[in-house]
Amino acid sequence: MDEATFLKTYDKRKFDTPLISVDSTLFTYHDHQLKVLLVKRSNHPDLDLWGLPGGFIDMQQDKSIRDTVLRKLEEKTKVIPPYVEQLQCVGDANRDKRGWSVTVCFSALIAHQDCEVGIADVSDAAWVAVDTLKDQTLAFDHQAIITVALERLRQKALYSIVPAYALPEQFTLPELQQLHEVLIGKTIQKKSFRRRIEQAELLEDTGEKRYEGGRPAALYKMKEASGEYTFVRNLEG
Amino acid sequence: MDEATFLKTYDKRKFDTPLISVDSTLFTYHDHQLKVLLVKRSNHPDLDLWGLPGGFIDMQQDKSIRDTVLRKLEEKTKVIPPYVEQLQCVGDANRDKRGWSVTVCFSALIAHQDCEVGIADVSDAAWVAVDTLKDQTLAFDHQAIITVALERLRQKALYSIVPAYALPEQFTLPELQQLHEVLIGKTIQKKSFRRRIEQAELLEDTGEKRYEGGRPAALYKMKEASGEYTFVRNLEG
DNA sequence: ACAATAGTGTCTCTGAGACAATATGCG
DNA sequence: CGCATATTGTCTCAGAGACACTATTGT
Repeated sequence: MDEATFLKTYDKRKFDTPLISVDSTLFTYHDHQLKVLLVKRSNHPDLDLWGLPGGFIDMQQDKSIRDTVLRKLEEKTKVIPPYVEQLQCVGDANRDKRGWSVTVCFSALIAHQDCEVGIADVSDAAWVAVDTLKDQTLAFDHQAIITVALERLRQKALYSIVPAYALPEQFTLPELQQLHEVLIGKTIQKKSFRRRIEQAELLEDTGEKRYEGGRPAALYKMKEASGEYTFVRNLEG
Repeated sequence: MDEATFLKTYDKRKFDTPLISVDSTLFTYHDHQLKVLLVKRSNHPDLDLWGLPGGFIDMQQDKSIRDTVLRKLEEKTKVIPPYVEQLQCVGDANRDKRGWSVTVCFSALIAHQDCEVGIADVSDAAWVAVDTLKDQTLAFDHQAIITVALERLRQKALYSIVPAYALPEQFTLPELQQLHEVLIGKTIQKKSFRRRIEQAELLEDTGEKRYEGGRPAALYKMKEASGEYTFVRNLEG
């Protein structure tokens, strides 16, 4: 049989396959806290439990897994986050009561101001501080997925400025440093922090300043591709 | 409707889902070259093309995706590699001629000597030097997957000794350094290389030596969990 | 002037890069 | 001994850590 014939007669429905979905851990930084977007489940199983935004691939609408993720995130927040990265894929026989299930997990970052409007609309979506998550029961294995996403983001705080995507387009250096400190879980020497960012020329001074409290802070924005930059030396965890 | 009823009546076959498979990039180091295990496809589509070892999840046999990967690798090599890590998940409408397809990719390392026997049996499996891959046409998007796996391994050579899993259990430091040099694509100062490994206490001196050429080299083996260790400072790429 | 926060100067310390010097096997 | 390869000594240099100091706003 040649390939054309094979493909014509191929029926994938003959094979039983796992469920396959996507889930996103969308982080933001607000009120000095790292927060994660949770949505209340409106369907079985785990109805009414809070979980990660996600859903099934729509093979008509979505050309790729990333499309599915962006579509699902946009449904909840009305916007597409500036940073979306694939995290890991989890799949086993027991994570979903409906049976063998595979989920492709993504980690994303967005400025709080850029999607609070979207969220306010949706009464079943909320920003939850990651510190308060320990006690909560989440749907499926979403608690574990968030833990992995958090650990990865924490690592990135040590060797990149990727966390900056959780801030507004313009931000101050002390603000970014605070975010990194929250992630790393300890204080950073401001000199060290500034030095490395300046040397790598990752940020652009907008010329504007933020007035608040003491001396005004310069407002910066990320340069193109600063998210890809990695320092050769970590801030020691 | 309560959850129990929901689950009883739930029929996932009502929904059309993508194909889902796993693929592994198994690396080894032999003859001063980094090699990757390829298998010749015995089925449509892409029949007779070389590709990565992989296959479909068997929901009866496999309790998790990792089970699938290990099962498929063992079928080809008769052994389970000491290092297996999830790499990325690729999924879109066009990567497989049979339709919307998702594949979960893994990267694995093994000592050449530990599976050459297994491979010899299987006439449709072969170690291929990664340098010679550029020209070849591989099945599906496996060429691209290998590129990603390689890039990830290259990064690990800069900040860990994970590549050591591609060597026999006992190996010499010059041997490990050579492997890292092949990965990084440039020479490393042997003093720097040794210093960091010694400081982090990642290897254990077996007391044995390898005689070959000049002064005999001490044989080391990895300590428990040395694969997880990351240096705070990279060997600069 | 003082409080509050932003930003700098500068010293120390760790660890990578460079490369010369030594050590240990072989013939 | 001389060759080949392994292993160590040691100097330099980049960049993080520490922390004191200066700068710029508001009250």
